[in-house]
Amino acid sequence: MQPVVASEPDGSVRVRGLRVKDAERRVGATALAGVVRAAESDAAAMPRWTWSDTNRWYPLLLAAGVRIERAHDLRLAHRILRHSVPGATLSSEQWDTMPPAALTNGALGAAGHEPATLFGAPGPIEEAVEPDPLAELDAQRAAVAGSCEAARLRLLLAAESAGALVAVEMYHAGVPWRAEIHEDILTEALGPRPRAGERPARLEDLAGRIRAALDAPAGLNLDSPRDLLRAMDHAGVGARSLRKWELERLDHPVIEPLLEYKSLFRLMTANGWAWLDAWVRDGRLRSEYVVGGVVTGRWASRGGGALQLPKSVRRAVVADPGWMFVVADAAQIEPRVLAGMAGDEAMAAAGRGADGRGADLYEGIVASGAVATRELAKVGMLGAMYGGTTGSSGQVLPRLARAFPRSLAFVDEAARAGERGEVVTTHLGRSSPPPGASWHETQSGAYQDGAGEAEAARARSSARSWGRFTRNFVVQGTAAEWAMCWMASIRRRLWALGQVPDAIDGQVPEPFAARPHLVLFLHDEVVIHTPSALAEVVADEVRAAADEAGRLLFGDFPVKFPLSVSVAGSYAQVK
DNA sequence: ATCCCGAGCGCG
DNA sequence: AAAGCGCGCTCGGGAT
Repeated sequence: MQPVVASEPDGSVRVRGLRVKDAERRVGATALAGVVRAAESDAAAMPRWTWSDTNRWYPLLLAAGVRIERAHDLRLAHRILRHSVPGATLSSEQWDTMPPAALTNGALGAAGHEPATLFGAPGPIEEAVEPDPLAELDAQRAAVAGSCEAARLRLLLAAESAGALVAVEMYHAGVPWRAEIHEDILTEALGPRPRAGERPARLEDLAGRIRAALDAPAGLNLDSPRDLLRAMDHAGVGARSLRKWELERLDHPVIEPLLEYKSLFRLMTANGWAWLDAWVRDGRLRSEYVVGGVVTGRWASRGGGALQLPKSVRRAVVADPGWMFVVADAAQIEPRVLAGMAGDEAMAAAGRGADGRGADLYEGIVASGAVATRELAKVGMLGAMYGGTTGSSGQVLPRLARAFPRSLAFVDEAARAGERGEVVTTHLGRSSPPPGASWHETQSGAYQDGAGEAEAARARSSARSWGRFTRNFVVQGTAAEWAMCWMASIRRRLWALGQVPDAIDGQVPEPFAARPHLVLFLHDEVVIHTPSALAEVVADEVRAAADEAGRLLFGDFPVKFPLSVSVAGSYAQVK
């Protein structure tokens, strides 16, 4: 059954489609959790909860101790169907004018983007008048049914909605984070925590060495790129910018302390004491995931930067006593999904290995005789998928094109389509945005009267640039689809493993208190927090989920998705 | 005082 | 060793 949940202007909740078709119930907002819990525990029901926005509804259920198995997120589905080319494109003025409160992802944290410490505990979510979810669902069903790729779109919408559940659950659970270890890392690197407005001791030392090497006055502000560059110019360093890779090539006494300073400055500003104060509470990092936050369908993060955790602080990610992490990393997803999309038997074989269960794809390319070294195979494939043309990447492309013509032709065709201003689509049906008005103006500018070589060059450049975007879109977007299917499968398998925790008198049951659950996701890698006794079983399930995701996307096509899986007490111990 | 943008770094 | 995709985040500095 597919119950549809909607809020009413009086603050009550209307649930339609429970048990008998068209039957509806009205409950108070607090009673909703009980209704959902009852339906979830009915084995025959298999409800797919359908609502405007998972971020709006699911946190309330989790807070009441209710975890659900399936959902349909109308907001996310609408955004996919609105532009999908294989989907009979959805048009809905009503949904497009939905109030921002219901359309944005800001419902999770205490106050949108604000650190939780500023305003204390999460408050009530603002009520917003929604358009009728049932009408929207009907429109979406019709759009999918009328599509030439209905099965793939259904899978995409299911995976995106499952992803929305995972994202809210990961926020709910938080990442186990030992603040005292993080502080040790900072003190070792920077010195003791400075008072407000002061620089840590290590940075102060380095600043002194830098000024001495430049023969600069004590007033030189190192954090002002313009002033620093001017001082370096005066000292004859010969730097054109302050980019790390450019500085590394120069030979001057200032380079070593300057690179050290930049690295430590970054640690302090991006993941220093302020970050710790803002995003870590009660032993958990809470960073919000934005499902579909990237045009390609990848996730983004907001607040805390869970997708950008630098390796230097991962030592602070430590499992609870009696618990472990299972960390799984999918090897070379992008060339593998490319092989699947392109139907490239040779590329699939390169990633299968001797036992047929999956092995390093770049080594497989070397073994095929196409290129001489793993490094060349890697930069060559990255160049093919990103549109690189220069250096060793460009040099091996012809050899890769001979050995793997289907894969290389597939990304080239996506690039040419982008250069023509056309839309491209992922394996499951997410379409790229069309280029904007200024792009078209640049293109037509090359043919206007009086247009010279400069206009033509600019048009070529922007066409190629958009081609690199569409070339990468099909690969990155399909990799994101594989990853969402993987996580949806992991999520379902982990729940099936766990035992229902005993309810403690007077306390809300915590759904993940005794069960393995996802806590981190980084595009091609997952971290699961699990009771230690279940770690090996969890590792097996994660591998099985990767196989399942491969079958969901590519059926019997023999492309493999091997993982490297570790069991560890700390995230930093992996690999 | 506030918003916006480019530079830069680190993540995949 | 480094130029080609996608992000978040912080800073300085200019515009408002």
